[in-house]
Amino acid sequence: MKEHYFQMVYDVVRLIPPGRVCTYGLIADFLGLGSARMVGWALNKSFSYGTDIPAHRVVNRKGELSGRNHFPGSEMMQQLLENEGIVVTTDKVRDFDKLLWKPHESQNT
DNA sequence: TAGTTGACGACGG
DNA sequence: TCCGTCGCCAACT
Repeated sequence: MKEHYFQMVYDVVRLIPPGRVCTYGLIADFLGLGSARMVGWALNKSFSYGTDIPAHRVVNRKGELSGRNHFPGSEMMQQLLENEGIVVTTDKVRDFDKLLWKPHESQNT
């Protein structure tokens, strides 16, 4: 059953616990996509598949909310993150290094 | 069918 | 250390 390539991305994104964030490259590497752009591109269509996907928890490698431009509201992404306890400053996640969640953690115990 | 796009990442200057 | 360029790889037009 070859679900859409994005489905794999969405599945990983849904695994991201509240209050934590993940990066495109990390997900891409975890899925073996090899291209972080694929992840971002997949999330772009995530809205078409449903808002069930916490795409706001996915940021770029620098911890910047690079995808907020594609959200219904420019502040929507930040609001969602702050709602989960994540501090966002200048469109960037504070303590990003500490809030960074890795897909393989979901497999680890 | 072929070309361009795209929410990024890594490397070079 | 910061800015710019090239590469990924599948979907959309």
